Amino acid sequence: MSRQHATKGERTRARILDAASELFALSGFNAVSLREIAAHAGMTHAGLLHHYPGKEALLLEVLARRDREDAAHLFPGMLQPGEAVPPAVQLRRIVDLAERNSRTPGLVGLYTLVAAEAATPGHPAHDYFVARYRVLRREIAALLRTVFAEAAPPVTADPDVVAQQLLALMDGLQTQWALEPDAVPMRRRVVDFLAAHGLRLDIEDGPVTG
Amino acid sequence: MSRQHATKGERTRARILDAASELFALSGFNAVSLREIAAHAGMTHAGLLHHYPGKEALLLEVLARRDREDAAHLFPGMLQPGEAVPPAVQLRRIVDLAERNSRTPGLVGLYTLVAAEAATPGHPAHDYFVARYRVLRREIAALLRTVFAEAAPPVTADPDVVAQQLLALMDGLQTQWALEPDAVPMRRRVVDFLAAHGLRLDIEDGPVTG
DNA sequence: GTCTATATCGCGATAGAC
DNA sequence: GTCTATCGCGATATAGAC
Repeated sequence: MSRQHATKGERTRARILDAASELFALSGFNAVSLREIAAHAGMTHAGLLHHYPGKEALLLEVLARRDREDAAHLFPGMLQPGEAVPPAVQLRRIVDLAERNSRTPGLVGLYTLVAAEAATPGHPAHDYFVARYRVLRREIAALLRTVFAEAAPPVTADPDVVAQQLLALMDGLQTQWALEPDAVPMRRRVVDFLAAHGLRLDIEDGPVTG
Repeated sequence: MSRQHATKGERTRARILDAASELFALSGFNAVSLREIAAHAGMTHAGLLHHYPGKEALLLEVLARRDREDAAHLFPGMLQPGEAVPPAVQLRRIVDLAERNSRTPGLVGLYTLVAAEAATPGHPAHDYFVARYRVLRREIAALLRTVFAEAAPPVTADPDVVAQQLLALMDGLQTQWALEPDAVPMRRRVVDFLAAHGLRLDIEDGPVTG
């Protein structure tokens, strides 16, 4: 039952995941075939499907890995409890995330795309996205609760409500931005939204004030 | 150059569109094949593709038709200039639209799904969605401008900004709602958003007040 | 047992005959 | 305007190699 090092299968899966991640980011989901990915990983498409049950499941793994990296960046407290990051800094990191996603063109919109696809209960990514939004809502709500309380004057809005709205706003803005980048100043709109709730988040690197 | 009645081709296209609309709404986009739709319309899938260049273009037509019906419902002033609808009523209709969409399960999320897919410039639905969001932003902004001015006290927020945020919020909420309906009181969150901008929209059928 | 390849299926899409 | 034939695709099942 115990294993001392990565098995050959784990190394193969990592190789597949690297190839898929690279090709998806380069050309998008639909434009890349399993046969291309398999070739990049040195096998046939059927061999690839032995490790991952399907193309969408493979995309799911690519997104999950990126999600893990984002989470480590956004909520370092979850992974490194010893090091305290001011909530105001975390909030700005979340706002910055919208633009960070925009810098990887091939992967832009893949999240909202697959999230929309995953609406049907049978979809391979369904459970993952349900859990993802639950975690994000909870984490952002907890963060907002602290920021609201620390603001001067304190913000009276419900952190849970604002967290859900903030998530929806960022997703929806990304959809419009992907269609017509010039028409959607994403970061600006998110800052405007927080400002409407009495929270002033300075545009540059200044502190968050009430 | 003139035509007195619907051609055979137009009748065939209408038949195809009816079949596609019914099957997409019933089972979603991916679960339905062109061969099924063609069979329902009394032809082979190649025959269907003579009238519509591809499956996504067919979906696009289905969505566009629904869009036209929604527009006639939301902005009747555009089609019937003689009849004046109070902006407050139009605003509530927009808020109601989020729930109206939720009552056709098969078509839920298809808009946000295809909108996300249409991000790439080459996508058959790209131009359509760019135009769609432009129109919606402009119409909702014009509507908000009036409602803001009529509210007591008048709302000072920028109608263009709030219109873009409102659209994004409704799209994003629909994504979360499709994944976990119980976790997302869509209408409530939209009302909360407008309330944050000083606009009180009564939950029931009362008037909009400032 | 762990892994990969061959064979087959229905799919969306295209080309060309009628 | 509709068909038949054909292509590469994602997906599945099954057999075979290490």
